[in-house]
Amino acid sequence: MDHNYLAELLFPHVTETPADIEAKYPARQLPEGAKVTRFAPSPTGFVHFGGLFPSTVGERLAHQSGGVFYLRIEDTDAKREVEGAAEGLIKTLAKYGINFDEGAILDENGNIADKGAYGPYKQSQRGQIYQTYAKQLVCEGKAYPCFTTEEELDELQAINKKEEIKNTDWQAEAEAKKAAMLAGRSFTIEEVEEHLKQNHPFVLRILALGDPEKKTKFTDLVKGNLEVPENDEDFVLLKSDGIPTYHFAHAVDDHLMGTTHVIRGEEWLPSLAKHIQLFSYLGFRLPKYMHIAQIMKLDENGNKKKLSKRDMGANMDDYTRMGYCPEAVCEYIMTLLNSNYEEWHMQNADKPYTAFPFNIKKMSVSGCLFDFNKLNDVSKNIISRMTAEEVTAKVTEWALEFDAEFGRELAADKAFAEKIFAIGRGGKKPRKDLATWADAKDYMGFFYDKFFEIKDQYPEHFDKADIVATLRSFTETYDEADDMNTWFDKVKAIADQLGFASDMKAYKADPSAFKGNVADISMFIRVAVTGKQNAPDLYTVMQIIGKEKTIERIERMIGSLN
RNA sequence: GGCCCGUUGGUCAAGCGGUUAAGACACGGCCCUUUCACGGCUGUAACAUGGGUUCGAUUCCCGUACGGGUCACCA
Repeated sequence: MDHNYLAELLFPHVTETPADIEAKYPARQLPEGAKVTRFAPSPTGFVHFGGLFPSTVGERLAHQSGGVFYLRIEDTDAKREVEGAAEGLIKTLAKYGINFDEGAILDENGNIADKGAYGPYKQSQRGQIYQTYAKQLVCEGKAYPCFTTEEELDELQAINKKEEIKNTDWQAEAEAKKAAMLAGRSFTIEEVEEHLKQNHPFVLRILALGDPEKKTKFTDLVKGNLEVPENDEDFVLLKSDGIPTYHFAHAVDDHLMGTTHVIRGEEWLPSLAKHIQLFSYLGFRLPKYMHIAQIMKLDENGNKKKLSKRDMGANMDDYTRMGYCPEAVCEYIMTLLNSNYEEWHMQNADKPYTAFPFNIKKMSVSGCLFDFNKLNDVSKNIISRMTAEEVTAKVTEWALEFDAEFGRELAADKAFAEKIFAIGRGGKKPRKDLATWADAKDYMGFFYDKFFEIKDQYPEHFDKADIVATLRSFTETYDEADDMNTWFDKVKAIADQLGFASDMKAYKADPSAFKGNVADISMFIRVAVTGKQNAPDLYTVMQIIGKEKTIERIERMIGSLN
């Protein structure tokens, strides 16, 4: 078989050689140790948590080493492509601090444009390049056309690959399929010419002569030493539309674009054999690989499962909707990514996570469960360190989008909201009430009449008469000008009057001597003013709400109790 | 089913042949405290399993179990 002749038949329009292309993609001039990484999503939907995860690694590694982080759009599957997905991807990623130095970017009109000398960065625009290398492989007898159609192969293997594969028939079917796949290996030039003459579509397959019994040692930067069997699968390089598969595009692009570290999920591990073979066929130097562990969730049987698109917490837009700030998500990701992050963070509380020396060696090898408790904790800490102005602005912004009624109230009087959010904020031990912006309404909504409700939530064992008496006395003596101690002394006085202990020690010494204690008296008032048994410091709350409204609320409560 | 990867408390995880097996989150208790939140102290709780190797295995090797991934003209 004359491979050169075959190559001409298959790719008559390809006139360049790989060498011509290589000339256009010179080696990058970067300092020693600089890493070139990339995020290479296919534009099929929203950004997935499982996508943000590796892209964070890529971003950190590149920017920490003075390297380049670029975005390549892997739009090789027209069937699955979603309109506008790439644009959305870029915007969402930017929110989470994932910014690209190079690659597909958004121009001032919001369209995808190329930036950098190693483009085009959309694979759909790189057809000629792939075909040039494909032609080369055919010339070298390392790839061949296959005229067996997808439908024919599907028929041979009736069982859908998505379904569970258990029965033995599967093996027989798989073998039949393999034979059909390999049919093209033995085609003569005449047969190929005949198919071509009849305009039969073909895919280009790699000629894989590996022996899977033979394993080669491979070192993954995350997984460590692995055993990779040789590849014997004649996988597809170019689909019938001339567009490459992931495998081929990966080899060609990452080689030309000078990627030093390929970061991807561990679901790619089984394909590694293909890539090693392909890089070798192409004469490319293998990049370093990092196969990172997957984020899992617990299914209904208590088993771990890969976090899938449908799950809560998969879509990054979910976090926006739930009111998580991107910083919290980023930090949470860091805690999952690098086990020593938390330790570092405790000692460097004032520094952003980007200052953390990210270390590949500290990456987890096994998959981990998504933990909202942990995320909330991280988030509470971050929010507790923000200023009242910042919190007000962010809560308002969030609410305007997802809880318009609440948002309008907040926006109507910014200074008022800031006073509220300033409670317990700024000191060494700030309050940590908020994990999400959505928590704000529950925490401080009662400040607004719109979200405040007079509700008798008093524990039943208290005498209503005592409650009413407390509220009456309070309204009679309340003076907004009092300082906190004077204010509390008055509350204590009410306690004494009604037979409640004003001194907690006395109460603890002999609870039976009192109807209750000053904490209960405070609670009587608190429920009237805030509608809740638990609220931030009552004195401060009253100062913010103002005397008029405070008294009005208490009087309404008295009315409702009678 | 073949192949690949993994397995330390409920969760995330330190650990790299000899440790009272860290820490964080969650949970319980106590303290502080007029409630809540914060903070401090404290408690419950773990090396999947069977064989080796070794004076000694959570750490190294092999098997088993369990879990995950993958087996497309999807990435």
